[in-house]
Amino acid sequence: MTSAKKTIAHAEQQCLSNGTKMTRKRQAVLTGLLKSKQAMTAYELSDFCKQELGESMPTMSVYRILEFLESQQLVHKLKLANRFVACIHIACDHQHAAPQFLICINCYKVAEVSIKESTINALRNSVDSAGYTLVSPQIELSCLCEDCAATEES
Amino acid sequence: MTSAKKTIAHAEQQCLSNGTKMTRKRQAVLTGLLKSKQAMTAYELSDFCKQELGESMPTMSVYRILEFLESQQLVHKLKLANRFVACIHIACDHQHAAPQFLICINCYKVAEVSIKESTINALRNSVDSAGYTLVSPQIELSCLCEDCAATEES
DNA sequence: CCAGATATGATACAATATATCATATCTATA
DNA sequence: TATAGATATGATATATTGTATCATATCTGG
Repeated sequence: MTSAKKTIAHAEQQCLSNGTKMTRKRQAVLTGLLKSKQAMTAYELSDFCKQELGESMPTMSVYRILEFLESQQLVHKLKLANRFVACIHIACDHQHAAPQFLICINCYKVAEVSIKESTINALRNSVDSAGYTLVSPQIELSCLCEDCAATEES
Repeated sequence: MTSAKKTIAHAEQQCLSNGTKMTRKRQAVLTGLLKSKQAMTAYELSDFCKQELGESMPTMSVYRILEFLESQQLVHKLKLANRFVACIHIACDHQHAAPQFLICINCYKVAEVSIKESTINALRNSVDSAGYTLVSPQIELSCLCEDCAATEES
């Protein structure tokens, strides 16, 4: 069983326990994200499903499916890049912490790390002082990955 | 002299000392942002310039002008909302700290606060540990402003 | 006053995303 | 098993945000 397949199996269980269904189309989209080294656009995922998996997959369906996968906490949308990534915690059992995404603005490779509790609290405090309410503690940072940083130098 | 006009005068000085020019069109776009209570899209700014200031202003020019204003640190682009805001520090003399933007995802009202040094360092550490390089320390958070939070409750 | 540089205008189009209505598939129950 | 309602997917149109490119206007220094 490949790593992607194992993760899909976990995702399926997760859906079951949420009372939702992991259909073949939804699997296809999630597979695309799991196999990709980079964050992907909905249009890229549509192409992947058609070309690599032989699934009919209009882009509109991809958007709907991504919305579903987000609701199941299987996928994250990165506003900084208008792209999507699979959650790295699908196959973990522990509770997700607030995620911090390091996004390479050159190749869209993404690292998902957990924000330290104290950092979240610091951000939350400044939000509260300004009279705002934090809707989502997700943080996205413009970065360069190791490879792209090395290339840029030269 | 209105507050906006004073800020424009500061901006003009800032450009002069950078060896660039604050043209009438650029003033028009910056005025739009300064007068707005919310973050604005390029298309909204184009409309504002035409309707409120009587300036011809194709949207493409707005994009170019916004790019210029960003390069002068007079304007920030918010990727979370695909919108633009005037920098709140134009009329200050002190150096800008890394900005944290609290963006109301309902009405696009924005609060710009300074990130504490220690928080930036915490984020920067996690970036370094992941082998990434931070390109911009700007943080944008999905929030609700006081008014919209009150409305949502009811 | 002229030439080059800078700024703006106009047009086309790419990329990302939403709205809506139609059709297919699943599921529970008679 | 037949069927109705719910859920999922397909198809089409269009909105929104942003880039590319070439033409024209304006400014500035010699």
